[in-house]
Amino acid sequence: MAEQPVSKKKKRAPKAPELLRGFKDILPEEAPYWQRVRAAAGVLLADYGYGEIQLPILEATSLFKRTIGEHTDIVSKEMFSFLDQGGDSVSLRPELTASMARAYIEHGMFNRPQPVKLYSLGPAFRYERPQAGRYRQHNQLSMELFGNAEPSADAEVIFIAYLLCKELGLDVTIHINSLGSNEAREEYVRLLKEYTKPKRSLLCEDCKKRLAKNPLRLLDCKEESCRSLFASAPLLVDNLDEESKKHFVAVLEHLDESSVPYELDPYIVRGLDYYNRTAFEIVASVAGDGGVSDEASAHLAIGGGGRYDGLVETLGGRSTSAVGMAFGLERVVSAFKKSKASIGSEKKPQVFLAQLGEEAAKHMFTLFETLRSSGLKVRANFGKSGLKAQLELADKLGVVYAAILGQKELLDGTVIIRDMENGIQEVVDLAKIVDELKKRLKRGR
RNA sequence: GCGGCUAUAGUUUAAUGGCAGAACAUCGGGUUGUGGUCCCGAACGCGAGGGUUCGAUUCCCUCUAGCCGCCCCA
Repeated sequence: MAEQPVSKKKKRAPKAPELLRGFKDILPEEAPYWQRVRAAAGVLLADYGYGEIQLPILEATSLFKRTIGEHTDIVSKEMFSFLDQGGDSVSLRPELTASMARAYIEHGMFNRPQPVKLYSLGPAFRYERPQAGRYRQHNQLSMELFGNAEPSADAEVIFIAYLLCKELGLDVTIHINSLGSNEAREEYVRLLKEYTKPKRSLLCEDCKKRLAKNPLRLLDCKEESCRSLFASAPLLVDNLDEESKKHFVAVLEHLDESSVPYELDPYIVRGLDYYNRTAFEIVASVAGDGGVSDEASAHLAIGGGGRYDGLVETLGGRSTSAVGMAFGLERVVSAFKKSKASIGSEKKPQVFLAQLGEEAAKHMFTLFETLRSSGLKVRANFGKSGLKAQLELADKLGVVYAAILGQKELLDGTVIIRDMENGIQEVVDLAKIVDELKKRLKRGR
């Protein structure tokens, strides 16, 4: 074997592994915000009768092709798909609703009392270019209501989503539209194409593509020239079938009654094929710095959803009406962080346990557990030996009291309680440490 | 997939075609068992590759990544 020449410089370390593009770690500093959001969602959804369902991250690719639509961007170019060792095409889920419907059918949930209300929380994957509020792995909170065709079901989902936002201190508006029945929508697309074709040469490049691929998106173009072109175009809402129109009006009436702030937005078109009738987005107005350029961030949708009456049948289940929505949790958490509700969410530890000498150190685990199980928020560093270093740490943690157990105290069966604010120390009976600490903490409050 | 901007320590950053400096954070010390201030010390950095050059962290190119916009979406 050839000797590697020993360079006088230290040999270059192999490059440290890095996060995959568009992926991210959530560090302990950020985790509490996630915990708050998850906890709030869990309580609220349980209160409204939604049961949690935990779904796999990997599914058959065909599940998404059949539901979301083979020709949608999500399926055709954004899925993490691969062949497994058995040669089957599998995909990391790009969203949760398809799996929900799959589970509903697979576990015979149509035999349960309807509606069946489910929620699920977990990662979804899309191979996209990362951007603000967009990751290749993002977490969704998805809630679905199966087996109820009534407008009240649409409104219920929206209402609960709104409640969660409110609880998290988010300032949101529901942007809502109706896509009508599939037939009415097809008819409308024909109408829109007819309207657009004579003006084709005036369209921007993107719109030319949209005309062929996804005409509903034409109306959503940001180009000024296209906007004015479509200002007088026919709108989907004006071309709804009678049933859908009635349904839509009823949904809005429900929202009015429950004081959910909404805006009619005829331009909402969902990128997933399975939607019909109600489609909505939850838009958070992020409290910016008051600048004029906030508009982009102010319009970031933190969630979206709608009705998908055909989905279950598409997958081979019996005809089941359904409605649901999903939050993008990264976006929710980011908005939550800036909201007033998140302030003061972290609780500081109350007591630091310091030890001196080997004998005392051996008592630390038990003593720590005694304090912890009595409900005190305790911190300690079991490994540090110097009292100075330990108190320094206590100070950084911002505890109210330090409890110091040294060789001498151990022999006497006592412990020192030090008020970290003024440095006053008292020697108390070790057996009464919990009561003594609680007494002082109460007094301080 | 397309476009704009950016890349120096864990973080925020400075300077420079000739040994990269600071602040905060981290770790250790300022004799025996007492924190916040102060003092001393240590470890840690030019995203990767190529080119120009006697010499590149600096100039050029490519790549990669990040931010932002488009597309699309949560």
